[in-house]
Amino acid sequence: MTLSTQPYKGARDFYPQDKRLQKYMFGKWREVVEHFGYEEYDAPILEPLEIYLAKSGEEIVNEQTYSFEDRGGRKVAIRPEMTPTVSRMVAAKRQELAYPLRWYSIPNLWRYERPQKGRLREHWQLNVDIFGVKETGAELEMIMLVNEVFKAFDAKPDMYEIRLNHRSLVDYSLADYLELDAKTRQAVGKLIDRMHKMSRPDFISKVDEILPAAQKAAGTTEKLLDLLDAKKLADLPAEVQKQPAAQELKNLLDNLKSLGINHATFDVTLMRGLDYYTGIVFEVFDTDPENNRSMLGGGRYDGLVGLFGVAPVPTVGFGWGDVTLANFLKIHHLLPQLPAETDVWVALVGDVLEQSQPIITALRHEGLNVAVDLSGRKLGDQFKTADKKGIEQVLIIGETELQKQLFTLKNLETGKEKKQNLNDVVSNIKTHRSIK
RNA sequence: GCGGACGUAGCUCAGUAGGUAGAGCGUCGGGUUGUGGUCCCGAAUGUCGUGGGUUCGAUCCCCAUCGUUCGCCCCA
Repeated sequence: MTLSTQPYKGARDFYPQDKRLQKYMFGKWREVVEHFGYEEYDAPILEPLEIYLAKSGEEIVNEQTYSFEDRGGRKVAIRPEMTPTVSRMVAAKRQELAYPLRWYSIPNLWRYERPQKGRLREHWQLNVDIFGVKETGAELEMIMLVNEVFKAFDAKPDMYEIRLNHRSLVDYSLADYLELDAKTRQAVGKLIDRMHKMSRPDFISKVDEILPAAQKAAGTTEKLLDLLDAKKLADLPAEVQKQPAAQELKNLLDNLKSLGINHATFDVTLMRGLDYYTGIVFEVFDTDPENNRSMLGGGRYDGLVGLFGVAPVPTVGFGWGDVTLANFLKIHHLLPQLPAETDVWVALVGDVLEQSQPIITALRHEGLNVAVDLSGRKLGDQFKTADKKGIEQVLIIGETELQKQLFTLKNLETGKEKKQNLNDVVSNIKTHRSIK
């Protein structure tokens, strides 16, 4: 039987070129998030299955989680998301941690489902959470942070759109304003979540299917449509606008505006699937029609830490997947030319490896990344190899160089080369590196 | 879990109205001795995804299966 060279379904191999892109993305993520004072943490990739059962939503756990039983009969899951894990960690040290707590992580997550565009079985996700702040200053900081990350990738404000909603506002609208019972609320909520995927008549007929006859007769459908047509908070019915949740949203949007973040808007249809959100929720969408999907999402979940048997801790957080970020960067031409990790390729002429080692070592001690062509092939072939690897600088060492202690440093891009002493070699490579 | 499309050299793909296949790119070699990327010349490579069926004969038709991909469901 021949073994397949393909990676496991829905998962990716990261060849150095791919890993380089990942390192670039993660590097920006870390940089910006740490500028906001967030600290990195990590945790096991395996968790007891139960921690996902409580609040993630039934179907997610039952059908979309990699889970198994270990040899001791324990039910184990490969983590499909980070939020329960970080909540567990905070709960475990609830008393001794210093709040507000700002934590982030870039875990590798797995979900068992059919792969599709922008959604694989495996992905990496930036998770940023702030614990211990019940005021909307936490939400404000999160959205500013997200916006700064986009800036760090050179994205312009018209490339993405920040949409906000509030769970309590949704709950009030559906339960009190429209007077829907719990079951109908859930069905209507799911329908709203995907209303932009269908035509209006379709949506209306689906709503009519869900609503109890009495309510349909009482004009609830029209009332709902009217509500969903609100493009801004001021369009909402007066009694909905009076809700504290609406005020919270208004304040947040005003604050964002005064900070120059104008592409954040209220979106009454924004639902987010997870059951654990309790307050403001937000998502960021790519404005490119080719990639019109949610890139990241999050919100307030004040109840999750408390599930672990301690007093609740107010929390705001979001997750941002690497696949969706990469798609965004690609479609907006924001992917930079990423240089090779290696600064210089050493091409040897003749049997001079041993004599060259002190020089190579000296370069490394100078902080340079140096790879040696050990093949003994013709110089031209050694150049080809360096070129193929994307390494621009080649240092040629042969008998003549060793005798005179003058080395030939060649730039493969310009084709220029020059004999120089070791100090100049070092400074030239460093200068060249810093230009990139 | 459901539906559509696709699966031919390392890659992108063409092709055979059923008689075991090709182009570009890439790879390798050469264009003399320590200089690549351009150019020129030459070469190698495929059980035509896998298994079965129809047929004298299948890469081409049929079925199944696996994989890729797009969408649905769901969305962390």
